[in-house]
Amino acid sequence: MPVRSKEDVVQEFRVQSIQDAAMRVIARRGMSAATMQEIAEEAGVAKGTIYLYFRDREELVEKTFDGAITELSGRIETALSSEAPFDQKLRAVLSAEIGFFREHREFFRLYISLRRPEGRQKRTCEPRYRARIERMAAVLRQAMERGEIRTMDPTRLALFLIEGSDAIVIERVLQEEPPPEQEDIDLIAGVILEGIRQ
Amino acid sequence: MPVRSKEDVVQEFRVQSIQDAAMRVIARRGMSAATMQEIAEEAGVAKGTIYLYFRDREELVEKTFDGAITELSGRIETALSSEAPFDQKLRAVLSAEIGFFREHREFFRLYISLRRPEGRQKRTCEPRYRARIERMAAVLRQAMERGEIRTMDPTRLALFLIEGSDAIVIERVLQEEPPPEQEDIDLIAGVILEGIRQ
Amino acid sequence: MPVRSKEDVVQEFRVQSIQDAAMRVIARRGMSAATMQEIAEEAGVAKGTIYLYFRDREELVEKTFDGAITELSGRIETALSSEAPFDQKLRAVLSAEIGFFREHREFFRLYISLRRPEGRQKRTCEPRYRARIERMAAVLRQAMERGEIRTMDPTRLALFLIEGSDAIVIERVLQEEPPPEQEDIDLIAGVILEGIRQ
Amino acid sequence: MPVRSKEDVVQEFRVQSIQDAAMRVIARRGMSAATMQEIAEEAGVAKGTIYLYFRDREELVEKTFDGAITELSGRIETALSSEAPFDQKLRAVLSAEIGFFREHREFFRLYISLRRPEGRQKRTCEPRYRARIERMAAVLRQAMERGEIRTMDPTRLALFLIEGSDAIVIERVLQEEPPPEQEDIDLIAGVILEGIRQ
DNA sequence: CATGAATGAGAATTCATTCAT
DNA sequence: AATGAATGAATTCTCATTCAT
Repeated sequence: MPVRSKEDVVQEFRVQSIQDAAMRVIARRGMSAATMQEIAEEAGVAKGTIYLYFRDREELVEKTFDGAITELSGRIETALSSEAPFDQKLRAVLSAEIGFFREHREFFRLYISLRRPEGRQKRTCEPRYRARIERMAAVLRQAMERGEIRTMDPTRLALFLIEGSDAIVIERVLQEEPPPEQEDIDLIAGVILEGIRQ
Repeated sequence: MPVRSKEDVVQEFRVQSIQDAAMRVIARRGMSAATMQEIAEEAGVAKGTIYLYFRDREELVEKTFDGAITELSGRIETALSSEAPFDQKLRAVLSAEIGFFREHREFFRLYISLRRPEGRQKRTCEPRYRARIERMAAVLRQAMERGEIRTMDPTRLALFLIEGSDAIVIERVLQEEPPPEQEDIDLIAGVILEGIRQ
Repeated sequence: MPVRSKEDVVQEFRVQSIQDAAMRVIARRGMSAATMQEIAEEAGVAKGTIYLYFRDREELVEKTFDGAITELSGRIETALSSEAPFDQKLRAVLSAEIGFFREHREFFRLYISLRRPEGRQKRTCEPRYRARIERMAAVLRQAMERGEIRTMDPTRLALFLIEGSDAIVIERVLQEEPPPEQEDIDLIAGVILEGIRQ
Repeated sequence: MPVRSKEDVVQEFRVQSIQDAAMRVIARRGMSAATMQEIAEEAGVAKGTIYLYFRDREELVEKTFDGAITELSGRIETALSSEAPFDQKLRAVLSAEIGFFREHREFFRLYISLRRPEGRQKRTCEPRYRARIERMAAVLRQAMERGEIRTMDPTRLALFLIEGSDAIVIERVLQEEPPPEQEDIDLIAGVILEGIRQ
């Protein structure tokens, strides 16, 4: 039975609400225009309070990103964990991604910002991005070995697939009324699996 | 016939060298860490001089981006202008893109930064990005009408195709020794045209 | 007979332990880098608790200083209270100072810091310092009147004597292995009483 | 012939006036309460301007101190350079010190502040202080070797002499109408050379 | 009484922009 | 036209002080 004192709960709540605020502000303003002041206001706390929970701006951004991408990774992992054939896995992953970004609309901008480091940020969040690519590459390699798909450079293919589908997922975030999720999933899966040639 | 005085030539030269400098500095430092001071030094002019040719930092960045993407668009347009079948056009476009980024390695970072506005930038450079998507969508639509490829949402497909292939092109920029261009072109064209199913 | 309730005792204990903590922290960090947080931790109480016993940081520092210098004054007073001739009194005072700083190594830094007010401190602790000078001046004046020493400005002489000997006392605090106390006492007393001329 | 462009002169003038301002503000407020804002105002420049000439606050303070103590050292060196007997040298040094602090009344506080590091300051200015002690110790050692003064620990004696006389010099700075300089010089020299015993 | 999380005024520093030369 | 020193608004971060629990 986990022992969580009231303090821990409050602590966790604060951390979470500050990270949520950071996510929204970064989404609004972009990475480098997101000021601690605005994040504090968004979180409904004073500037100084943030520094009780995060060493500095860098740590806040990093942890905010990390928290979100960890959740995304978790969902993708779940989608990949079955023993289903590749095409079903692909659809499951696409569905997980669309679902995640639907629930975390703000994240997409943070995600874009942090793929490559910018300005003040010293530590890049690229490793997490890289890991995502490599995870997909591993899945593709397995499918190749099983003869489910053609043999080609799996990392290149993973890059193409992830970025291509991310673009559509992000586009959905920006659209007022995106088409049904299944439609986009089918489009991507169809293109990848069968190509577009008539 | 337009008369270009010596002043115009000098003007144009200055504008170009400042933009080139901006591109290199942004590539080095990232969008928000690129300072006017460093851009001026890179261009070999004084900080104040930049303001004779550009209203402010924002305009400089925007025009720098515009100049580069105009060239990229031009190359893509050339690749698309033939009456060749779709698969040849696709390969030509991919080749144009790879060539462009090979020659303008610095641009990729500016390109990434500006797809969505960031930080101080108020005006987005998205329209140019959007236009690129729409141009590709138009090509795809035409191919669909001609029965060369299956019918589906051309904008979605364009997004997927451009972002997916951009990711590979950018990866090439980051690699010390990227594989032969033809290899990546074949991979992308193969996936898109035929799919990956065995 | 004054009645000291349990509350008074607790009160006094708290005040004393906070002051002791303040002294140690100031000694470690220096006057302006000594934070209330660190003093509280050193004292083993919460930050807020300090404010139950001291109006603000200023009062804490002042009273801390006052407590210590009161003890120093007491020892010096004891050394001066005899009817011994001046040279014996001088040696007794020097011995008292050296002993005090040996036992309160931390104090020297507070002492140095507060001779003249610094930073946030508005009220100077100079009066206590001044009083010490004047006390020595009175002793010197008496010795002059008794014909034990030459007649000269007693305050100037007191300044010279106290600061000169403080410097040596403080140097002792900083040294890993200071020479025997008697050696330094003899040096100072010898110089003052007989001069250094061969 | 020294080549000093107009720029160099302006540069030097700015540096000097900012250092002078820093000296005055530190004298007024104390080391750690002296803000860059107030120093800038005192110097009649904008906050940012200081950073054109000094990397950061620390460098400003350090250089300000260094400039002043270099001048003090220079005067003392001149006073010590003659081949005069020790008592004349002693008087010359005392005279140099009194003169220096008369002309740089503000400096005394900076001097006091920096003998031992405080708060933000990382690099101590103690070496310069130490050097001054050692210089005096060397003079005293020479006088001992020549048989002009009694043999004793020269560093201890230097400490006692310098701090004792500094105290009087600083007292003079604080006094509205200090006594004639010769009087204080005679007092110190008399005490040191002959002692105070009747 | 004691606590320590929260506050926010204030400090250092950066950098786009201006303007006298 | 070109310069670059000067500016000061804006930003991050610190820490004395308060106050609800």
